Amino acid sequence: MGHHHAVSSHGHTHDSPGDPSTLRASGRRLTRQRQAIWNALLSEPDRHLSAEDVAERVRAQLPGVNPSTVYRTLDLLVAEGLVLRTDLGGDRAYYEPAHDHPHHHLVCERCGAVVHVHDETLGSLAERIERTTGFAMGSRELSIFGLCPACRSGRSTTE
Amino acid sequence: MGHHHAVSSHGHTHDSPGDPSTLRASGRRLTRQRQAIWNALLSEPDRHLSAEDVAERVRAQLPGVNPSTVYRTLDLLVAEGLVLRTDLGGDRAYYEPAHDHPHHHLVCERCGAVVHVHDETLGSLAERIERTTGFAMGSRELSIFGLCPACRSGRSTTE
DNA sequence: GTGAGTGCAAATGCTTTGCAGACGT
DNA sequence: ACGTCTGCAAAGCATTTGCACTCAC
Repeated sequence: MGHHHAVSSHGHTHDSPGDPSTLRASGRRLTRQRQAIWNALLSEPDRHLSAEDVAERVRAQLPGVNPSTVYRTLDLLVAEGLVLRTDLGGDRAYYEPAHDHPHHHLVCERCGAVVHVHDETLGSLAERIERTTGFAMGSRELSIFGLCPACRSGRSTTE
Repeated sequence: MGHHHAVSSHGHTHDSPGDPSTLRASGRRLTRQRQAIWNALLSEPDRHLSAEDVAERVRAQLPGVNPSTVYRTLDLLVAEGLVLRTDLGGDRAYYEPAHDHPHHHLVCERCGAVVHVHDETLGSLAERIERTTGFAMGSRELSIFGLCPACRSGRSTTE
């Protein structure tokens, strides 16, 4: 396991990816590195990239960028709301450009494929939870584990 | 944040905790350390304990137990199905004795409180997911983040 | 020119591992 | 006695941090 390549569930188009130049609006500087990191995140729109994945792609375009810079910038982009950090169950964090409509992640326990599901697929989950426990579900994405269609039917795409 | 003390949602009694002596059946040895670790897990039935939490409690009863042993034993107990490992969103794993009825975790993003919700609270989630994506939800527990009643109403229990 | 941002190297925190000795069976 | 487990110390790995230098503004 450990691939985390996304298989778009039903081809949803990207929703207003946002722009790193909004950084300047918040008084931050738009450096070469930050642009490259943003580009890296956009380069593979349907995949979730780990910090190292990002660093790899960034270095292809701008060699010598340090991992620390990638980590620091990802944190920054998350804080600015331009990037979403996701916990896909593994030991590292994954990042994707922020989107308009909230979604959740289906992670295949066998091949690592990640699929997005729209928030509405959860149905009345939030209400049920509030009713039974009083908890108010936050906006954080859910990671749900299971078997993707390919792995269910025998052979995985990536094994 | 970072407490992870459980607030039982509605006092459900523990369901057949299992017994570490089943270890012997699988050819493993029942050592002092393993018993102490098992006891530690049972000692606070409504809390999720980190490996370090376990180590702490174990040392109170049997000093000198090494963290490695705790990690190794927890892995073993998980492999044997006696213990459940849970990812509560933080950087460490949490453990609890395995139970009969599957449940999921509600984690308060503010105070760290953890509540169990029965599997049935999810409603038709598995079917919805299968219908829209073809994924078969596995048996793995869900971690859902939000705000607990106390934190919603202003002040947290533990802040 | 000035301070935010970067590179570098070292530190951190959880967890794993190699190995020699200890103990459950 | 045999081989599994344990303790210890060191290694791993993702991530963070301190500090001097650099570059976006």
